[in-house]
Amino acid sequence: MRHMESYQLTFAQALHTALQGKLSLQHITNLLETPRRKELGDAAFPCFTLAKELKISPVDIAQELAEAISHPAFEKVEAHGPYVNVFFHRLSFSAEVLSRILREGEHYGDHDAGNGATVTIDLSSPNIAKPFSMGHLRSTVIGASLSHLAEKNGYVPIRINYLGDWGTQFGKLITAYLHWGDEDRVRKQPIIELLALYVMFHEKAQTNPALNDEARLWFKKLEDGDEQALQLWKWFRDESIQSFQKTYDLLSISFHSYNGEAFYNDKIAGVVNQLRAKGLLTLSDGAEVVSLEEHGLPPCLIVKRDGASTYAVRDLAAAIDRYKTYHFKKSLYVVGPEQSLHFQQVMLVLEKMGYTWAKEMIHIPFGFILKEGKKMSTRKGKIILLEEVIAEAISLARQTIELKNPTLPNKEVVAKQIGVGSLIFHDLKNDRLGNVEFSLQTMLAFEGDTALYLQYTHARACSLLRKVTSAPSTSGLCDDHSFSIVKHLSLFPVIVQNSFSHYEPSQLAKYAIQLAHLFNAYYSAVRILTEDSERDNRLALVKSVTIVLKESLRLLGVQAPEEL
RNA sequence: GUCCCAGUAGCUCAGCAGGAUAGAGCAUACGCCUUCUAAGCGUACGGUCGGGGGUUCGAAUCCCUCCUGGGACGCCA
Repeated sequence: MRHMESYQLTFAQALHTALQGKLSLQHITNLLETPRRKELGDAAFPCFTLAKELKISPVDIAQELAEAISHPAFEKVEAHGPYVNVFFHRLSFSAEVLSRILREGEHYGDHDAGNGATVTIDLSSPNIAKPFSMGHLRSTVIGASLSHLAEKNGYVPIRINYLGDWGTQFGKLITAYLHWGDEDRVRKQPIIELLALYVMFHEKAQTNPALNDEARLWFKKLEDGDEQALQLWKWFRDESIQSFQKTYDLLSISFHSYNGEAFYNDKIAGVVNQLRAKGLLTLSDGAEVVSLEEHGLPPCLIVKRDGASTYAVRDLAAAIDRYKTYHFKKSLYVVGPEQSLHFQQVMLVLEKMGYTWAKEMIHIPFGFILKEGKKMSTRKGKIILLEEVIAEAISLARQTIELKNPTLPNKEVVAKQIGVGSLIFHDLKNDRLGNVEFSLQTMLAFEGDTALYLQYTHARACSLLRKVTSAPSTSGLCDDHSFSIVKHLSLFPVIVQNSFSHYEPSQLAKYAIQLAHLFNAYYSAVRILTEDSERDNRLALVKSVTIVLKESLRLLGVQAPEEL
């Protein structure tokens, strides 16, 4: 990992000179690492590769290099076995880092890699007439964080909520409603009632397969513009969107577009015609498909046997439309891993159609939320409602506030920030692809690696700053605790870049946890407000920590109250 | 059957473009508030890095193979 770049570079150059061109500067830079333990130094150069080339013991090489290097930026250069370790000049390094953070404020870590190019992000994308489940939370929260990170890296993010508002599921829902539905009950509790109908359909279809045919028929009618079908569809859709909006408000997430599958309905025929004109369609079992045999993949189903469209065509139409509308540089799809094959197929079909930008489409899958080790399934009604979990989280946060700080102003606002933040952070702190076992207990925990830990640390630091009026000073600090924090703060810009380039908000989450941990250790070891000559330098450190912590949380989609 | 993802401490997970003694949190035990928010800090306990091969100075990390869990594999999305 490349840390503390300017100092690393200085070190690399010094090595380059000392080695008299035996290794290129680039090669040296790539070899540099950070010692496992800080007592060993701030940067290290392992001599193994050099030893191999020169056929000299790496220990001897390290010894020789350490003696040859000396630079005002380094306090000490020493050989430690086969490594050359350097210690940065703490005072100047910390002065440099802290003054930069104070100068740049929330813009510290901004990066212009994107150069103003557009990135579309397909996120959340719940299915209409189904409740907003825990699974949708992952897409929403990961997508929102990637959107913030994209912006921080100089891109212009476009958040698209590709609503699942079309498809055979509506045939099923209409069928179920006409058989067993009750208008008043649906009006009273739309989401719950519609889900019940959906579940009932699947139960009854087990013993009565004719229902499936009926559902297909209703969807076909919907596509053909049947009035009754359309009316029901619109009703179901409106009710659902209203319900989703409440959740988005709680999560503070907004979208640039809600164009869902239905929006592309009238563009499907054009895509099918285009495929046909290019000779890409072949008939198979009465359905029309695009063969992907040359890629070793199963064919992509385009038109069903009954003439109805498939979700693949809708994704094709949507991708084409998005490119026309936004001219994206990248197009991200934050969608579950079960659709990996589907996206591979869609991208390859687009390429076969001649759209070179299909290469810029990136599927960003994530692990499942499991219940007792199994994927949760809507069809069996095994579902946990996000709204209930959020309400539970906020209520727990409220209780904790009453316990810890009953005189806090804005208790209700803060309870919301803590409760919602803890859910978001729980979802983002682990590797995207890892599965998450659903557990209210861990999800709503307020100890350890949680949003609250970060929020608490931030509030604590803010509290210190509130108590003084003098301006922070940045002539530097050199004790162990301070310097560990400074080094960590200096990594932030790199973390911002890596989190986005790997599409992995968890890297940032881990970074923030570590920062909070270092700060809390410092807090308990050093009396920050003691009035001595160093106080204003300590305050500069505290201020810098609040800036980076708050910005980290913002990029994750979590709020950082100044007091709690 | 084929393909994809995962397997690291009792539990949840970091680490994985190979590098120095494998790290956190939870749980357990014990310390630390007359002083800046104890929602915190510290110490202890805890490991055949799923098994087995291989590549090399060096493997949790790369390659092969097997085992286990999950997912996908045309008319759901």
